[in-house]
Amino acid sequence: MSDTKSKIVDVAEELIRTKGYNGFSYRDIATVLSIKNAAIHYHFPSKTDLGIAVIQRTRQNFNQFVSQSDRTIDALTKLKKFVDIYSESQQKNLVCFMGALGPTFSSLPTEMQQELSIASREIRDWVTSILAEGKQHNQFKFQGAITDQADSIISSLLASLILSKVTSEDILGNVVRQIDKTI
Amino acid sequence: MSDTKSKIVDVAEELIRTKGYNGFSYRDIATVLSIKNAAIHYHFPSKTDLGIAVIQRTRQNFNQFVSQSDRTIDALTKLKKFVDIYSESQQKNLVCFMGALGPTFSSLPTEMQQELSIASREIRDWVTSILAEGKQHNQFKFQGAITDQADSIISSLLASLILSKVTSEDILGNVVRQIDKTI
DNA sequence: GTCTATACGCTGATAGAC
DNA sequence: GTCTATCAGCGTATAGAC
Repeated sequence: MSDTKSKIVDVAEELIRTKGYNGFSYRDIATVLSIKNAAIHYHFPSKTDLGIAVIQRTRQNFNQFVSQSDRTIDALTKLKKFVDIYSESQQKNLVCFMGALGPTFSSLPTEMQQELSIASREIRDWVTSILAEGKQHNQFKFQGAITDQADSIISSLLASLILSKVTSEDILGNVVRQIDKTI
Repeated sequence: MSDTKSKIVDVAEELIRTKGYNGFSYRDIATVLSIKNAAIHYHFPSKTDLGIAVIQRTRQNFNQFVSQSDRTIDALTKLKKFVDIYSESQQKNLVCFMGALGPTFSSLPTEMQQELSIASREIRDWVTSILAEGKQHNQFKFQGAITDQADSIISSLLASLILSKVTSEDILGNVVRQIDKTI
C-alpha cells in the first residue's frame, strides 16, 4: 500500500473513531494531509471503499495480534495483552472501531456491515478460546458459561471507552479491576 | 409540549439511536411526519436544540423510572427493572441513547455534551446506590468495589445492545445471565 | 498520482405569506 | 403553526489536464 493511501486510512480510522462514519468527509481527510479531495477518490473511489479498508486493516491488525499472542504461554497474559489494546485507545481518547461503527450498523453500506460482522465473530471467538484455555488450566475460576463471560468482558471493555469520553473518568480502569476480581 | 413537537422528538430520538446525531437530517423527520422542514425549525430553531431536547426527555424518563422504582422494596427487583429498559431497546433493535451519542461525544455541540455528562452521572449514581443497598441487605454478594461493579454492569449492558446489532445474536441475554451469576 | 474545475443533491437555516 | 421560496455551504463524485 502506497504511503498516501495508508495515510488516508490512518486519518479515516481516527475520524471514524471520533466522529463516526457519517461524521467525517473527504474534505476532512484532505485538509489533514494537505492534499485535494480528488486525490482521495483516486485511492478510494467511494467512501464505502474507504470504510471497508479501515475495517479490513483493523481485522488484519487483530489477527496479527492473535498470531503473536499465540506464542505467549498462559491465558491470563493473553487476556492482559488484549486489555492493553483498549488501554491504548483510552489514552488516545478514542473508542474502539466496534464502538464507533456498531451503533449505526443498520445505516452502514452492506459491505461494511459484512466486514464488521466478521470482525465481531473473530474477536468473540478468540476471547472465548483463551477463556476456555484459562479454565482448562485452572487459571480462571469465573462462574457461568464461557461464551457468556466472553461477551461480558468484551462488552464491558467496549463500553468503558465510550463512558470514559462522556464522564472524563477512567471507566476502563474500574471495569478492568472488576474483571480481575471475577476471572 | 404540543403534539407535533413531541412527535418530532420521538422521531429524532429513534433516528439518533439508529443513525447517530450526524446521520439524520430535518428532512428525514419531516418525511416521516409528513410536514415540512421549516415546521421543525419553528419548534427547534437549530439541530442542537433538538439534540438537547432528546437527551433532556430521556433524562426525565429515567428520573421518573427512579422515582417509581423507589417504591419497590428490594434492590434485586430494582436492578431487574433497570435491565428491562435494555431488553426493550434490544427488542426494538435500538441501542441506548448513551451508546448512540457517546462514541461521537467530542464532536457534539457543547450543550449536548453537558446534558450527556449529567445523564451519565445520574445513571451511574443510581446503579451504585442500588448495588450498595443490595450489599447492605446481603442480597448481593459480588466481589470488588461497588462503583467498579456499577460501571461494569452499565458498560456490559450498553455494549451488548451494540453487539446485538452487529452479530444478530442475543448478546444482552448472555450478558444478563453472567450478571446474575456474579451479583 | 495529484491537480483544477465542475456537477448536483442534500444540509441547516431564514424570510415572509397564510 | 405550517407553508413556499430561497440561500450559501458542504457532501460525494467525475472529467480531463499535467
